[in-house]
Amino acid sequence: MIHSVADFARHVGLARTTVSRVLNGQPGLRPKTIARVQQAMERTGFTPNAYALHLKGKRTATIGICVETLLTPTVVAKAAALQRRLRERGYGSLIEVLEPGGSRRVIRHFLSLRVDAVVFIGHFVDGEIADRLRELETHATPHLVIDQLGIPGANTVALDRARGMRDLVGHLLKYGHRMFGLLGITGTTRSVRDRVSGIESALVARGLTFAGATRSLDPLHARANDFEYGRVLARSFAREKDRPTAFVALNDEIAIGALHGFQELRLRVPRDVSVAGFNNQDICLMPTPGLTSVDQQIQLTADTAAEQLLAMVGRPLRTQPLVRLIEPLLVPRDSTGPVAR
Amino acid sequence: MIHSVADFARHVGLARTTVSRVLNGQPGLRPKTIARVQQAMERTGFTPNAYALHLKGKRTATIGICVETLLTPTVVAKAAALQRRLRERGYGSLIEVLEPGGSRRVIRHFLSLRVDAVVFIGHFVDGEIADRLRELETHATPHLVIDQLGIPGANTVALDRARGMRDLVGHLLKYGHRMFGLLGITGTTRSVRDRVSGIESALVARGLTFAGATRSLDPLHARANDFEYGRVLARSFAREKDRPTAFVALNDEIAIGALHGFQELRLRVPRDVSVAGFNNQDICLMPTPGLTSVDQQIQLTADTAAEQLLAMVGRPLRTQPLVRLIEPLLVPRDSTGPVAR
DNA sequence: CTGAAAGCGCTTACAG
DNA sequence: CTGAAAGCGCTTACAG
Repeated sequence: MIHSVADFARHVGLARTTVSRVLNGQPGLRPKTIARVQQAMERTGFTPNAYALHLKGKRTATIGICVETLLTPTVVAKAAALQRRLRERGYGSLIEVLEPGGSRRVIRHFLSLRVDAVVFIGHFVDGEIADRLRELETHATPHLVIDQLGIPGANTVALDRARGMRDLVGHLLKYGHRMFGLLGITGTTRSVRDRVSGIESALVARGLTFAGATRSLDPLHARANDFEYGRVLARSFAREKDRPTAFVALNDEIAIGALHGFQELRLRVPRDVSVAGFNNQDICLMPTPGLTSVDQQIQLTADTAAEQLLAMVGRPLRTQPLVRLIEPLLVPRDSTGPVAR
Repeated sequence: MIHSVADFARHVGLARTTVSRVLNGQPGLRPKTIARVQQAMERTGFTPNAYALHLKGKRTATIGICVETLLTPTVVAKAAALQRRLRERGYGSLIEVLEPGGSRRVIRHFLSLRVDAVVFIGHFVDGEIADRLRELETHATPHLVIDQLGIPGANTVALDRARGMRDLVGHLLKYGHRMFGLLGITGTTRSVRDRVSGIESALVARGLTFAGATRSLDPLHARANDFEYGRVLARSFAREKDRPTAFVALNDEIAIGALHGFQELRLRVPRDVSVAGFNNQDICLMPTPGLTSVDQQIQLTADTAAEQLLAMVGRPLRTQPLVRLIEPLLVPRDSTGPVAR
């Protein structure tokens, strides 16, 4: 078996130096020699040892990608789109799941592999990422956070969720809705606060107030941000006397659960209630009627991320953190409509 | 900045050799010295260069994982479960998407990184993997294929889809169904043939024949294995005079689309028609009623794969390919029920 | 515990 | 085009 350039050179019948020069595209070689080496590479499948290459000072051309989880389709979609873009630009990428408490080990692994940069995709436990960013800084390794706004000192590319919510509530206001039920939009995370501020700005622009025009229920025991939680919320809201006419959810799953929940109680969507999700995943097409949602613009996010990332590689670290907001896109479908008279 | 063991040793005030011995857990060192080095590692975050380590002959302890796509949740779930198990066993893993025609480049990348083994997860284009397996063999690198049965010479861990279909159709036969509509189960791929043979064996055990007891429609123009395709199939079947009473689908998406399609035409599920999916994804809980499906046993698959994989690493290549079938689990829900009289 | 030395697989001048 | 040499960052005997 051919293990090294030396083995390979012997096999081709050339000097190690010559083979190496062909491999690295150096000038001053006869076309015939180049062809001979390339054909032998095809035949034997020889690949130079990446470890030795890098030891000699070659860039690893590798980016480490940390994802919060592989169970959330939007996170995975961003990782996939980013990996593809990076590959087009000649960079390999390694995807690892960052479990809470496990970030240190993953970052160490990436650092030992001398990655050119590290990307974080998702919403991570408070504080965990901030420590890792400091570690990366010590090693002069650039980073980029995708999705999570508000980490101090972090270079960030994230969806403008406030804007998304403002557009969505604006759309419902145009249909005449004046009372909004919030589904799963509770808590104090940055992501929720951004949505709330977006809802508020749309309401205020119409002379309404957040406190006056929204209702929120939180049956904590069932909380899970999934279909079932949406269903439970719909049942709870259906019992209220001043039931809102429009509902906006934290995500598409909750919205679809709520939509089914309302339908099971014989409420018609959108005639009796309008329901909207967030993220615009494939599942939005599943219910009848299709779910109005807010698209995350995943491809644009990945493109922006790749561009910013490659601009950082091999340069001195940024002194000012970069923050780029991605504009979401409202996608109206038939789950939202005019208020019934 | 500390770049090498030499830098680091200077920083700690010890000889390079001594530090290296601490790093590699060699005996004959004073506890005090060990503590000194470990504390300095904590403080500085120093990690030895993985490339140099490996050049000195250390295992890379790295497994390359090729996935067919990151858009199919079951594929991603298997990759995630496998990555986790491998990490528990001390192995890192690199996930790359194998686009059609791009497999050679990915395998080369993995080989240049001297991975200990390569895993393929999903259903790949015919022939593409077979070539890569030969390449891996040349490099004495073990492999494992997850999901796709029937690749010559491949070590395989895959769901017993025939068994899953047999169990599912058996369940419907017990409810009294005698005519079955197939949704998206067409074509000649191994995976489809396995399902068909499973359906057939359940039917034959009851004295029925496949040709006599199944109906298949294939509105090719709409074919996509998604919700919408399921909906289209349901509409087509609803127009037939001898409409089957039970429907089994290629996957959960098609089944849910069909379920909604039937409901939109005022057919009641399961009173008028029973509908079943395959894979038992989260979305099975989304429709009303919940979708009967067949669980892929993803954790068991990942565990089995990890075990087989680690048994191959660092040994001579197997001469006989290994094939392990995973038993699926029928998950009955309310989308299937007795035949209406 | 130290320090000099060899070697892992590669690349890159350099003299021939 | 060849061949000997140095060096990337590490580990591992070895003599002190």
